[in-house]
Amino acid sequence: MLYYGERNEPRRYLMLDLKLMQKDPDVVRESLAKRGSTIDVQEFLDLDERRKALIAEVETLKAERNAVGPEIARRKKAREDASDLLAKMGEVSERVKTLDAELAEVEAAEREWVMSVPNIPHASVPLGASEEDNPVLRYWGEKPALDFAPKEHWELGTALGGLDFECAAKLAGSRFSISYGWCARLERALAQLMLDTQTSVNGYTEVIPPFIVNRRTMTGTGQLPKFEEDLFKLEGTDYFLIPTAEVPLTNVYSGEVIDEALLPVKFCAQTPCFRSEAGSYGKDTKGLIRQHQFYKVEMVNFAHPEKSYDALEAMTASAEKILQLLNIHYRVIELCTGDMGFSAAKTYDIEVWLPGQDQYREISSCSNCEDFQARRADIRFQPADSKKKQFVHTLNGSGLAVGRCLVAVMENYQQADGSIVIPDALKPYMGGLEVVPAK
RNA sequence: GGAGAGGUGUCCGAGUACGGCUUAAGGAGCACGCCUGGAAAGCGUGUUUGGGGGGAACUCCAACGGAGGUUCAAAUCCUCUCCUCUCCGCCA
Repeated sequence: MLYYGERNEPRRYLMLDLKLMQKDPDVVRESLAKRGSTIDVQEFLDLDERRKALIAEVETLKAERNAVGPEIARRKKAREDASDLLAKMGEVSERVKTLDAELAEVEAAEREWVMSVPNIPHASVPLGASEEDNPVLRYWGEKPALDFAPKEHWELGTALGGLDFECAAKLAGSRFSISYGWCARLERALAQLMLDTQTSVNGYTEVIPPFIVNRRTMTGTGQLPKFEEDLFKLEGTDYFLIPTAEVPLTNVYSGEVIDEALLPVKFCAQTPCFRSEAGSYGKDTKGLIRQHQFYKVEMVNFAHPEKSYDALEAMTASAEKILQLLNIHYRVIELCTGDMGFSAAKTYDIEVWLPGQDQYREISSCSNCEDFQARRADIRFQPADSKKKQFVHTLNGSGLAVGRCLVAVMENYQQADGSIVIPDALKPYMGGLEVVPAK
């Protein structure tokens, strides 16, 4: 196992293939345009030209210095005068120092530029500017036929004594919740069902990772350096609370070479997720939909590059499986170029039907990041038939967001009298409770 | 939190008291070749990564946990820092 210093960058910090940038910057330009980004490619090309010029000069000087070194040593040993060489090399070293400093600046600027460029969308991703342009791929099940006006989950949860947002606000603030009794147990039951299904049925290995990680780890999956304001940072340290288990799970193999025979590696974990939700003021202020802290069962795959898109379909199916077991209506949409996340090359969202809110809400997001994160985090595999190590493809998906799934169960299984029926799939986990009785 | 030990290539492991002749001895592993009916053993050759230049053969620069400093020159000296291990303290 290798250990890196905090400020050490991965050897391959370029998540975009640098060669691609140099050879065919238009591909990157086009990709950025599709995403609606304003990043300027020319800026990078200028930096790279400057970098090469500096390298050429400084390396010539260093070669000279290295060549003269032994002669200085020889003369000193022979007690001959070396002052002319010392003076000359003093000047050379001074110049080297200046150039090295400048080179470091240029490289830092280049790195910053590269690290802020989002992944290139897969060719199949539909063009679009915003979520309005995301096509629906398929529907599963049907909306429940309710012969009464359905309530929203916070109303149900509060009325049945399961949720108390006022108390949570007292303890912490807005965007927090506290749950009791049947509601707390129901959330635990959902997480159990998800973990059991992903491990026993879908072949994932269960993991309990750290919920707090360092800067390097956050950078590996793309949360940093661009999105620091979305994270909770522990004051006085360089630690961050994870916004998703994707971060620790994907970075398990950072800096490592995976044996090809082990691929695909499939991890899942239930963790709390912490998000500052900066910039979402006024959105979803009520209920459990948008919280600073929530549980999520996350799936992460390390896949062979040739199989990553099959893996994406399989992962999405694994997430869908949970809602099928719960028998809750949902649809699957594909994110368009303008709506995709920073690290993703292709993303499917699963949107669950919420009768109380009378709309579909995102409950899972499954993405293939291709080698974008693998480059940043330096995750490679050793192909059996070649000496050259290759970057793996990484995928991540929610399987599912537990809090939002709790919302879905409450709203879809509510009865006219205000009670909530426990779905069959959850009964084994509920200690005999079949209905949350109305009060 | 206190005291100590340590971090070198795929792995093990020298080198650090006296800075240059060590990108790095030695061993293991691995690859190829010879040998063999075949294999083992043996012998020979090769075996890090990133970057610059070149059509190529090739060549130059950098890297001994990380960052910085001293010096003409640092694995080696100095400072800070990260990580691992041992003992003590505290603790679910």
